[in-house]
Amino acid sequence: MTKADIFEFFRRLAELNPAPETELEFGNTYQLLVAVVLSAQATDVGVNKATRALFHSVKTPAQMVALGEDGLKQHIKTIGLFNAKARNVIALSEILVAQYGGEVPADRDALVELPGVGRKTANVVMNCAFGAETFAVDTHIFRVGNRTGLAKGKTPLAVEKQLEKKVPAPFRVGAHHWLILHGRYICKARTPECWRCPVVDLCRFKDKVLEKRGK
DNA sequence: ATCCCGAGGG
DNA sequence: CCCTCTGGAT
Repeated sequence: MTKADIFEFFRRLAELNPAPETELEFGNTYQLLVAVVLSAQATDVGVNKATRALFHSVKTPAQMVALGEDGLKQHIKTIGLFNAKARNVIALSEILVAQYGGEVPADRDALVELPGVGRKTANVVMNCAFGAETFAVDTHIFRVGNRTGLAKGKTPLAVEKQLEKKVPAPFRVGAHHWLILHGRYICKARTPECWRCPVVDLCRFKDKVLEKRGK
């Protein structure tokens, strides 16, 4: 995509959704962090279903530690990978209590040190909680970036670096959400709905995708 | 490279 | 059935 196409790409997505937010439900930054950890390889809908009751009683890392690993498992049993996630959430909560006064650090390097938190999760928290210009390259953004030609790369990190270079300044904070929503609802993995895509004319894989659907 | 692991959709 | 869903740790 040309520089002008990229600007137009985000201009349109921004116009359709002026104030994009994560679809994960949370009441504070700590709950956001937990929700994002739970969302790995899971849908937001599924995570929200589990956290609704959990976050009613657990609002701080100290309360999570008090709940305990087995107690947490009862809440998140319906989410994939729940054993590893329960262990990580308890462990990271213990660290927040012991080392950060129960607060979530506004620092990516510190976040990545927490168990269960990788670069992608840290980037989501930095963006959603602290308004940082970070790009959390998940399955959606990786696919949309490569498919459209906006940000091509063989690894999520490579795509992230491309986005940092190519996303125009006015869209850097919102780009993460716009790309996620676009990937989730229109540029879907299996059946991209190009016929109702607002940026189809800017996409280099349009013909390929439409042809594939015809088969 | 492989394992963790459940719900919903096509 | 098989694929996908805002991955991370080993």
